Amino acid sequence: MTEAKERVLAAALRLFAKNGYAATSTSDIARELGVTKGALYKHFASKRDIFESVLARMEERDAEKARENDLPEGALSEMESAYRAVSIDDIVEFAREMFRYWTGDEFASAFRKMLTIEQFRDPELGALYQQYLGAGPLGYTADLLASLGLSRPKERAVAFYAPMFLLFAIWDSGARAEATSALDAHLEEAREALKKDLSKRARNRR
Amino acid sequence: MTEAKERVLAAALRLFAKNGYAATSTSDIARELGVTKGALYKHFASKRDIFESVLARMEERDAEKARENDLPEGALSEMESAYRAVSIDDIVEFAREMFRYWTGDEFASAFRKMLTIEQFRDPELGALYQQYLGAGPLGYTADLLASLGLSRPKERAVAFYAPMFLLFAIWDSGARAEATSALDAHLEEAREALKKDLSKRARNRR
DNA sequence: TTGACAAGTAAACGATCGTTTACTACAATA
DNA sequence: TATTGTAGTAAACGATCGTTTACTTGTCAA
Repeated sequence: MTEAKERVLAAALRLFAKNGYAATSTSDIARELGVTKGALYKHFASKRDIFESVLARMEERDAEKARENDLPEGALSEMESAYRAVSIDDIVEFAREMFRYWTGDEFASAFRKMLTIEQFRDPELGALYQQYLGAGPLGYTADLLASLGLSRPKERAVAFYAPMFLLFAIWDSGARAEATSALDAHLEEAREALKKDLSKRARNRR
Repeated sequence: MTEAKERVLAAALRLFAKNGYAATSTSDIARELGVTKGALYKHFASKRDIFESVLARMEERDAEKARENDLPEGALSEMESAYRAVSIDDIVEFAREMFRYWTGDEFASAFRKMLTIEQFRDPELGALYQQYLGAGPLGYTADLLASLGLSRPKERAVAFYAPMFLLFAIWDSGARAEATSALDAHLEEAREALKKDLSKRARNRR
């Protein structure tokens, strides 16, 4: 992927995330780049091709990130490596890093908004939205909690992940300080609650 | 509002909720109704007028619902009447009813999806999204919990409302049975936790 | 019975859409 | 130095967009 193509993808994604795919014209993308729309077709076959390249680029980034962290790839949905030993502190810090990624990383943040916008238009995009932001991380969290031996892992996963999901929306509204402090409060509460339940469960097993 | 206009709004909202405002053409709306697009202009001045009439219609419904329930209107955001006496059971049942409304009511469900899609395009729509589905219900919940005398009402409001917000997304993915049972589990857990904390707080005050 | 009005149609309007074409400038290579 | 390929432009294409116009039909009150 050349640097020029990458710049097109970034500009297109920025517009897709704000106005959606349909409401973003090829002229809009070209204007954002300071070129004419004809130039886009030197790098991409069509507008749809640009869109699909954005999806592919996100997959690449996801795979890179997973390789770095030695964590399951596939938007945290394939989770055979959930057998790795994890601690509650690991889970909490991983969650904090994930929130930072989906809000602070420019590409990831725009991608998240784009999927939010496009999820109902095409079942495939709906599945991607779930995989990256909905049922995906929820199920992954449940697997991690289950691997710790906690009871009712699904219910606990909802309690753990749902606030992050809500705070994405609060963050996007511009209330970033509130979202950040609410996230910190949530994660510390969750850390304590999970540790207490884990030690209680250990006692019961003696 | 004549019955014909109402039918236009319902058809338009259905399409707006799936494809978004920009990707929905006047021909699409007319086709859904079995008429030609020219007929729409007998009832509405423009496509934008249709969209704004949908917003106005939702406001009306919200006001009706608030009047019926003797509850605060304005998308549950104006909350001077939070001084009403409420019990934890009231809050839980109100939350269940609210979830049923935003998922089961056809108009409300489509409206919720439409706002989800359009929230980033226009700051005014972003504010509406927050008011109906984000910071609005979150703040209202915090006010209710605070009026009960619970400590850390904001943090508890996140723990109480966030699962509902997440389960909207799970519900929309088609996993309705999972969303429903997860909601029930969440509400019963929350009911017990809140009651326990409330009685503990009452004991401490003796 | 007639005439006004409401609700629809078909066709056309200019604007904009995604895409293609013909052409230009320039950098790297043989 | 000659040539080839890359990345751009300007203009045009047909399709579709939101909207307007001229016209038709049916209903109901004067």
